[in-house]
Amino acid sequence: MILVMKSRSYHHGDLKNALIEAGIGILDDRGLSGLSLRKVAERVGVSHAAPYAHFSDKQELVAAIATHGFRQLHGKLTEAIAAHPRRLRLQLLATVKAYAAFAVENTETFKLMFSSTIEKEKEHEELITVVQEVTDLVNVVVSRCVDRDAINASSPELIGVIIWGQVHGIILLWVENQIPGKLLKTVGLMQLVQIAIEYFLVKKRKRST
Amino acid sequence: MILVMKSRSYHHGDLKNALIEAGIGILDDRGLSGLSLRKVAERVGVSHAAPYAHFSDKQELVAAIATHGFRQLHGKLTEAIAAHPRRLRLQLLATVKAYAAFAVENTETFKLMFSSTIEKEKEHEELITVVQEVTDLVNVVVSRCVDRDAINASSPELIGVIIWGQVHGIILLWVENQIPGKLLKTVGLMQLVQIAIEYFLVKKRKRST
DNA sequence: ACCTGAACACCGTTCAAGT
DNA sequence: ACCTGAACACCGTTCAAGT
Repeated sequence: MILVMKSRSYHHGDLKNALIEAGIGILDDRGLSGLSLRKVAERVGVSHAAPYAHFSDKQELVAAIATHGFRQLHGKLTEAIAAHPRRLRLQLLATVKAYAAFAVENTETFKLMFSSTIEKEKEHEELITVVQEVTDLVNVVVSRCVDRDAINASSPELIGVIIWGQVHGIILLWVENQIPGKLLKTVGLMQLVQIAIEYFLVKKRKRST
Repeated sequence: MILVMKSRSYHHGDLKNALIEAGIGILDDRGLSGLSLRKVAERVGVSHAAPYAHFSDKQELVAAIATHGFRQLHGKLTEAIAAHPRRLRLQLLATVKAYAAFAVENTETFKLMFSSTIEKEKEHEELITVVQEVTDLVNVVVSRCVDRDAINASSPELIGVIIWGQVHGIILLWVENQIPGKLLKTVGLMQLVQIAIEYFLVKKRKRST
């Protein structure tokens, strides 16, 4: 009973999350430059000073949105990994494609997550944690490939950064519309990413069927 | 004589370029979030409305700064290419390293250049042109490698985007401090980029010395 | 042609005050 | 504890007016 009431306490109940949701909404509608604390507050139907009860700063709201995005991304990657527990190459491909799919479906949030809008100086502990978790996820998948000779590399951490960087870079170019349109008519982003990844994959030796 | 006087016409002479320079200065000092038209004007010693005589918009000043950056980058890449006219692998490596070096030396401008701060809607013709020139430069170098069997790829344009994307992504991760610090203590950004590129390079067949 | 000063709408942030 | 309204400093942008 207490739990049920909790979500309708004063004016809005869980204002904090409502603000995050509203922020994402504005982001999708108007882009990063259209995101202001005052508009977020208005969208939720609360005074422009109310957000300061939950976020000490605009930065903190932005960080919270980014955190939310990274958590979603983490979920998608985890799903992709779980879908191919035994086929490492497929698992890597699926992970990377999930990464790309997230960027396609949440373009504005994705941009925010990786734009330097978020000053790292202030702590934002949650954000740092979840970013680390995503990084770890990618590194585990890549490391496993290296261990089982699906990728040849001297250092798993090194190749992890390289592959992540590569995928990330291609997606960013896509997100920023910097990939020639003519090229995109023959290959989609997914294929582009797949082809890129395959440069790192060692051909599987044939076995008897 | 006329030409000499021209640069000291009314108050400041070439206010337009002075504003661009001042903008880059503020960018380096205070970052993108600290860049305001009013501060730029103040830094040049002119009223806050004066910039509107030369830029219709804040966007246009930002685009001009980006354009300036791309021109510099274009110059650096051209130098790198010219330095190794006959050794294709070295040429590619030098090009890519010049790209990375530019990002290291002009971090804030580099971020601006590739941040979506610049709305593509408005024309910014000069910017679009110079971006295309840089893209072409990279593609020429990569294409030449493909033609001479230094890279194996079905499509030069495709591999061009992939390599550009890769280098770009790794540099961006670096710029945003998202590469694990421990890794950076053993390899620098330049080595990272070099190792990454070498995955695409076909080993040169030995010839008789 | 190039620049100024006043004015307007919008923003982030603070703070005393209300329930 | 959670929210409001007034207030302040800072923005981008416009415009009539000055040289």
